[in-house]
Amino acid sequence: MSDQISDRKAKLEKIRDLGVDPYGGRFVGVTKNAEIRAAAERMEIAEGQVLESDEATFTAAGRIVLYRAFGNLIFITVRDWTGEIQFGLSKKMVTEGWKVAKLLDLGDIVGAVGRIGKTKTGELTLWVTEFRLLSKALRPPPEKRLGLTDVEARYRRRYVDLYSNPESREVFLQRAGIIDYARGVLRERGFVEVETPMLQPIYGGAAARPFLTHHNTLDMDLYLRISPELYLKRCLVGGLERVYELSRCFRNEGISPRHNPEFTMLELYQAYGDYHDMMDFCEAFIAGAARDVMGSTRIPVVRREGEAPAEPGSAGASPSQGKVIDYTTPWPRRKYAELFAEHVGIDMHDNAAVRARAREVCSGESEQLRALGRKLGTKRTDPVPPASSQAMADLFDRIDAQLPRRPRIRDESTLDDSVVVNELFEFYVEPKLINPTFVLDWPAALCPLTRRHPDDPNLALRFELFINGMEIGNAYTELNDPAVQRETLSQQLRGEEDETMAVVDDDFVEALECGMPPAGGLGIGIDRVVMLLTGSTSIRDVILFPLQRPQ
RNA sequence: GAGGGUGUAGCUCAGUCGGUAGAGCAACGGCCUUUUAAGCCGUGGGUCCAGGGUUCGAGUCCCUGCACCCUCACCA
Repeated sequence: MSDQISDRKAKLEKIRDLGVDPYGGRFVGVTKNAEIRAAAERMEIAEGQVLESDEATFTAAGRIVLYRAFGNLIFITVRDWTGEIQFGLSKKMVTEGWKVAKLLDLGDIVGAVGRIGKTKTGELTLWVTEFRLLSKALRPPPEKRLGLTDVEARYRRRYVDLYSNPESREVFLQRAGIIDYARGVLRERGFVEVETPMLQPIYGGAAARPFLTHHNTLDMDLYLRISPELYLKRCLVGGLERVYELSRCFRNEGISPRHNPEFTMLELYQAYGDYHDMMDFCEAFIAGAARDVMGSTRIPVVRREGEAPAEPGSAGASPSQGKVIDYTTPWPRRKYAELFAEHVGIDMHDNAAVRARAREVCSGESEQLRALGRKLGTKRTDPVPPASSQAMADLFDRIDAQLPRRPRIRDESTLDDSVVVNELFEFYVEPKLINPTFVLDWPAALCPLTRRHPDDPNLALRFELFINGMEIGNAYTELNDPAVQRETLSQQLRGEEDETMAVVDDDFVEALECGMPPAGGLGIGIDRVVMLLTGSTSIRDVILFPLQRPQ
């Protein structure tokens, strides 16, 4: 191992030789650093003064982040989860703990009792009378100014990230605050929290590929849930009229800055309501959390310096790069068909026009150029004259960078009408929805669990909430007609076969046959809400231990 | 799954044309009772991601692999 670790182990033994347990024990009466600072604020301490009163005596604890020793005087900056405070140790005052104090290292966890005062330079200081080592750190902390910046190290050794990067710790405390806030809003509205199976014999409630596992004793395959929806609706049938579940779902899909295989979903169901109630909740929760947890209803997309992904205008730049999102309510409520007409320029019900546009967008000359550019770009080391190869590759890279992104449709003729419509919607409309926007009344074929629109059976009473071009929530006026439900669950959309469960959940339909009250239901991706409110650009920055390949 | 990028001391990073492996912080020894990233003097510390190849000589060039980041695809 490294010399630094052996140096610290040697100090550990010296500390033991002094009769001190380097791993501390119970340490009572600790006041948080931020509270000590606040209390000191009210006491009006003069520079150079040390207060003698009982009210000025505090017990504090935390990790050593800075250590400055001068012969017989030591200044230590100690960090807890509320902030930092400076300890001042004088050899005259700290007789017992002095030898231990001289053996401290950055990263050690210490506690002290002392009186607050201010140094000549005006720095608030806890002048220590009793000192204790609470835990010796054998491994050194990262660079004291910069902390841990290597992204991989921050995810793999999150504990180091958390103690060395206060802004990272702050994000997770804010995450907890946001989740608390959601529970508060739900409690006010009379919802109760329930827990339904994560291990499901039949998965459903969303379109996604599941994780498969196996129970040995019952010798049966089980899926990790992709959604709790079908169980929460069973709760509605049973008379639990307002339920929610706030926990993990699992989807066996790709990993990206916006996707983690396990993520936290909030789902709620409100009997006798519809999707308008769910819109009200979205506003109350997210705008309320922005205001009350984050302290502002206007929040930048990227809050931390230096985390902006690449140069503006590049393919990777978010359309909302550098922008501020305004959470002020009420949020716009726009019809899907209106937005489609506005941004695509054609009527979504005009199948011929929709398919013509899809073909146009997918098979233009520019697409061929793009493909050619890619091909050449990957063959720069081929035995082609280097100058021309490089020049061609650069040319096509430039062309490539200037082309707009394309929808993923390859052959529209194999896809259902509504799937083509939605591909175009995702391509043209979604990236434009930066400020919170409810998109209402989706093509019914995309929504097997949703009640049909009373005025148009081709539409479903569904909305999705978009913020920063990202889907945040999905809500329905729930379908409670068991006959219609059985029918829609049996249908498979061409183009979405992979994501659709081949087996109908008969027990779920049987539950509906017992009578499910009309209801509104909503699912919200909590990690994404936390991303937005904390200005994080990657979902991994709001998940404590994101999935990584073992190393 | 495809393309691009990154990988050097505990941490943050340099390393030119292929020619003895560098800095700051951290560490170790010393001085120091008011520092604020303390300062000053001195010292130690490397599987340059891994494995091959080219070369008199590779951190640097080539190939393969691994991990991570970004983009695309799948998805929320």
